[in-house]
Amino acid sequence: MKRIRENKVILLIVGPTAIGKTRLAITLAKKLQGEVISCDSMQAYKGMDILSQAPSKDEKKAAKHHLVGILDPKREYSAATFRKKAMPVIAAILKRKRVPIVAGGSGLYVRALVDGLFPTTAADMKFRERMQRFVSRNGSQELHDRLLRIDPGSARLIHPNDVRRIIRALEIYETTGRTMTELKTATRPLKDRYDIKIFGLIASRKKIYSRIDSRVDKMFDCGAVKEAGKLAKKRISRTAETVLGFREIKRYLNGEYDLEYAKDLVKMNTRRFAKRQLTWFRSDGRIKWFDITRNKEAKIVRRIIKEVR
RNA sequence: GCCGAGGUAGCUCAGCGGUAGAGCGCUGCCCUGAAAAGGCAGGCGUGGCGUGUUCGACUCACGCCCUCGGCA
Repeated sequence: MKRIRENKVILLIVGPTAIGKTRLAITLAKKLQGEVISCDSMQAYKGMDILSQAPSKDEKKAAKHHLVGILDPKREYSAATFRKKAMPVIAAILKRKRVPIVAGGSGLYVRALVDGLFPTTAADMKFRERMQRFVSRNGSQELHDRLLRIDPGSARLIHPNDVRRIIRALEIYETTGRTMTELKTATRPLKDRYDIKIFGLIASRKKIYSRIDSRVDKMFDCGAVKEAGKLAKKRISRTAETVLGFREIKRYLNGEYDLEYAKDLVKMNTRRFAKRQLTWFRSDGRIKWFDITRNKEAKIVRRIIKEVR
């Protein structure tokens, strides 16, 4: 059993933002003959390197990176798109007899990759807009009631105020003729094909927050304002515009508040993001955690390599 | 020093003679094609300090301390 999977190991590095996933992934890639696949909804975009904290030129030279800076900001990205792009990349890396190292903090993307997505259609913007209008006229409860009639299983899982998810569930039924509850049973996880090893980096909340604060300061020193200003002039996708820092800086450039305030807002929003990431990853029992303050990087690397071999 | 306003949850502030609320923050949680997004839940805090009035004071009175504005 173990022999068959010997060359089919996939390594994943997860954890909150600013914890050092990129760095660890690169070190592992060097030691294991691996290649890094970014599992990140924002690093995929071009022209957003500073805001998305994408790996630097040097880092990209140190190890081969995939799915970084590959998408025009005007295009939408999604967990499904990521999966579609990542699967062949993983297969190709394995074919080269190298180790795929998936690194990133987008929890849903990790799940989409590891546990799979049920087969369905892509987003239908017109339908979503129509539903949105319905909600502003009749309230979300009304729409939730509609879902309850169509797909009671999903309705029970989705809060009446969670408009996005109600709309998505209705959209799935509208475009496929089948309910989300039905489709979910057709999800095929990746672990059927590969040996998945997930490692998480963690630290005390205080430590994570102070790392975020200094990273945001650095971001601003490195030209985040200029980058955001450039993006603000173009029309960028709904996905890309949610990158942390973009909205806050745009409003600063708009004269709504000063630079210090903008910085504080970015810090606050990044801390909240990290908090949500922690909640997300915490519940995944498959993750093997390493506290970065209790373990030197070399030790973590050694332990991971031992796990993989 | 005088006059005025005020000191209530981390912050900004409501309110009331019967042992306190909101928004934001914060913490916890949920999450299947927008996910760096979206949603849900959680508020005992010496009510600046002291004395008094009262069955009972955060709420009234007096004194003190502190903050802000104006006058000197």
